[in-house]
Amino acid sequence: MTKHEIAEVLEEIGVLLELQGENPFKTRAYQNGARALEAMEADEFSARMIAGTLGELKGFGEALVDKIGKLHATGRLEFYDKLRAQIPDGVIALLDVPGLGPKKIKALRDQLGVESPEALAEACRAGRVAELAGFGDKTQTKILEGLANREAYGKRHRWWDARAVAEPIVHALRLLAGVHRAEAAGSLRRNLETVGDLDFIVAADATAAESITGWFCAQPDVKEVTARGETKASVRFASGLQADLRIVPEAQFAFALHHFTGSKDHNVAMRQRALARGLSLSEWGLVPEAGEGTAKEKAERGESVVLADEAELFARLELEFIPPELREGLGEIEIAEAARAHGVALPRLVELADLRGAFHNHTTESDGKNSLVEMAQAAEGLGWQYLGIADHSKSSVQARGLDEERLAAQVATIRAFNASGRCRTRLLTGVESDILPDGRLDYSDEAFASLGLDYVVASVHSAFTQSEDEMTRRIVRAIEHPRTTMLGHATGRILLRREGYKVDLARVIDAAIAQRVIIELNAHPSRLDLDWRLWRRAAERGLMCAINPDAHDTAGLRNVEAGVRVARKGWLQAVNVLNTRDLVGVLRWFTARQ
DNA sequence: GCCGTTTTCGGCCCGACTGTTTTCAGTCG
Repeated sequence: MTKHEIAEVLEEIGVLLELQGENPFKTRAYQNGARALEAMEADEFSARMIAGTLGELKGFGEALVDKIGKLHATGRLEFYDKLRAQIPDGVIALLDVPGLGPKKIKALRDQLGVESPEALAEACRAGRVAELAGFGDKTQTKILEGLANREAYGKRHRWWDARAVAEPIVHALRLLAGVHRAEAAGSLRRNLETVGDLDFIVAADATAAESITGWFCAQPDVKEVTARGETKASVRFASGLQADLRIVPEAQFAFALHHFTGSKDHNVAMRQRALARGLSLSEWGLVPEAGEGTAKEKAERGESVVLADEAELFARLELEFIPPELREGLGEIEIAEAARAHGVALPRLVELADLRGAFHNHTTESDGKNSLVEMAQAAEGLGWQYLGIADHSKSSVQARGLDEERLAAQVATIRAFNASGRCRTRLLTGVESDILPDGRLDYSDEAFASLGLDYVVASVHSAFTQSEDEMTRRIVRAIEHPRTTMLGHATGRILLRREGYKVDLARVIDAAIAQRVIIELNAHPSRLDLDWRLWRRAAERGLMCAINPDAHDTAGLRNVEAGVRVARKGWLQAVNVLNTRDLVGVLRWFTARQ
């Protein structure tokens, strides 16, 4: 079994144990093990399995090492099989119902024999749930509503869509009377590609709290107010997106913002770091661990360290400032510690303003909605030095892909346009060539030679169902083609809708590095592919990135913002991204490849 | 199940909110 598959089994064991009412710390041990495996390099995992040194790592004790060893060697684990046999899928699905956790599910199973969402709905309608100890009429009603809305509730949302909802709210909150500061925290602030819900943190005068929550709950898009207290309110928008608002005193803002930005793993590590210094860190403040009362009480007595902002929080714990997008508990604290110790900042992550252009864009010639001239003018409006035009190739018939003749004509049009001096933005001649099922590109060597393109984006648009091995060989072959400049959307995934095709990305990345081929970070909000989780290590090994909007209209050029966000999450710096270079630097790279 | 200068047992991050109770358990983040 692969590392990834083993991690999935451990994760599932954690859930299953939880549903059996096991000690929550035991279930967490499995989940921690799963996360640690996911974060580990495949090479390191293999080496440790061979050398038998997995147990040296924190979080991998005797039991986990034994189980992982069995899964690795045989792909089977009796412990897991037995556990799995005891718990039907329907029971696992119950975890998605809001308000239901392991304890309540256990009660429903033990006392009513409920083992699926359908059975639960029936029990609710028969009024049997309300009769259980610890349940009541309201719980029963809420469960029924939750079951009805299960899909919308459980659904995540694209970062782009969540941001569109959150941004106006943050701006409006800042203008309300009594509000000093307001930010959106959570996975939105961490630039995660999908967002579960929104978290708004507001620093405000206590006297204004009620009117602020009132304003929040009265927003026109709010479909339901699910909780409303003095300092906290939760709402659900018509789209199914949920949002929490928390109001804190000014002095607490930095702590609350940090806490609700997360991630959970990052916070746990930060708290442990604080504890090692005799301090307790929470959303309330940074207070001495010793002494009477809870962290909240200590903070309210004025015992907390006073901080102006998050940067001071990190400094107090002897860390360099960690940008929100890096707070995933993936080693950022160790690096921030080392940086602090050596008096250097963390790497300066790529910024939107670093981009001088982009390469993967479409026009009306294939399936775009704006003409070449309109796209050029839009790029000029963004202040870009260059804009690459890469329309679809002839095999993408559904997208009106260009044959050799039409492509040659487009190249001529672009050259004439550049020569006309109509636009300060220089257009580059490219194509998004299909990678055919056997790995060939969509034009012959002779055709490429006569076209004289500046660059080629090679992408898979067909035969998604090939085996992993076939697909990997197909893409590697395309990467090895001397005309290929960059690989488009590496897995073809559509977030929240379609999994990517099966492909061994480690081999693809190796091939791209060896061939000096760029892998695109497709910035379309539904793609964000290659995934940020793979970029850090790949870039360290020398992989070059291009943040490409995959724009099909002028507005689509702005997708690069989403791309920059996840590039930052992948620890990418300007030097790792080709389209931060000026026109001369870009052309030099293209020439060297050919 | 993991961990250890608090070290082989007894902790493990911690507080708000809800609904159920009548002082608290469960869920959530």
